[in-house]
Amino acid sequence: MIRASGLKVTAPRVAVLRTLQQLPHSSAERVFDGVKDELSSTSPQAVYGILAAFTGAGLVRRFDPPGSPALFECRVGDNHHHLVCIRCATVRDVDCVIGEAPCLQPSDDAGFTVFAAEVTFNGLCGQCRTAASTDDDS
Amino acid sequence: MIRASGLKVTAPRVAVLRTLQQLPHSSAERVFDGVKDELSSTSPQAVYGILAAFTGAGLVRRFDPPGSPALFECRVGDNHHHLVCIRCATVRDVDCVIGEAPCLQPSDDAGFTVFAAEVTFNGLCGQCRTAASTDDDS
DNA sequence: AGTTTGTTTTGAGTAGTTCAAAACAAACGG
DNA sequence: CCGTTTGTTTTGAACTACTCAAAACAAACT
Repeated sequence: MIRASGLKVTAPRVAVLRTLQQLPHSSAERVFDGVKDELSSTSPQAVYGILAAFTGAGLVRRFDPPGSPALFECRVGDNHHHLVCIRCATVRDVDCVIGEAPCLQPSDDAGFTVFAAEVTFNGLCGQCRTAASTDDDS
Repeated sequence: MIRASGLKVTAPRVAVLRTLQQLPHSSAERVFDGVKDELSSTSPQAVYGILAAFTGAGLVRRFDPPGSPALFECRVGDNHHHLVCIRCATVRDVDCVIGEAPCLQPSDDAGFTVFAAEVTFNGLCGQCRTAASTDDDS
């Protein structure tokens, strides 16, 4: 599966992929923590390199929530979107809003060739909504 | 106009707003450069502070393109989207894809209260498309 | 003009990420 | 199975964009 993307199969790479399957929407640091458990000799920089290689090969998708470190996930190919809690930074996947590839075509592309659309919904998750309203009461 | 938002009117703030009107989609550093031209005593930190204050007051909108510094623009209120060139990082505004507030409601909100949707189209601008195909020929 | 309150300067510090060179290991050929 | 090549990982350092805190300062109200 890694090999199918034209990349060499190494222990750290397998570990990164497995960690990412277990914990989607993980930051580079969290992936590193997960990898360390099974391969203690791995360096953080290796994880950065591996994630960059995987992203370039289309094996993982990178997602940059504003104000937080970049997140990575294996779910790739479908153009799904993300729901981000502005309070606790939790991320949830959401399927396309309308049909297959919804926002993939802007109304006026201004001469651009559009490859992908990144849609991020900002909101409050259930937990944080109740927590926030409790704060307001005080 | 600044005063209407409950903020004190100061020279640096006026300069930031004017710079942002002249050069939309500017990074904090570029705003700082523009402000320096008329107010040389202004510090970069002041610009960061002012932009944060304006963003909080809803006077300017902040936009975080992946891999680039944050950009700021005055156009606010309408939920317009952005077209980003993945090669030269140029940004163009695009109006909503469908109707008024298009992607503002995800198909399944997973218990979130959604406030806003950030839509970013990744692509190649006209210039970079020709430049890229020329590179490929070599 | 004086006081208050919020703003800006000054200076330092941080997180997240990237770069470069050397050590190393997977994959292929013999 | 061993050597060579090529790509990967380690090690170490650096960098960008941004944030924090305290003191100096200026706008706004009286």
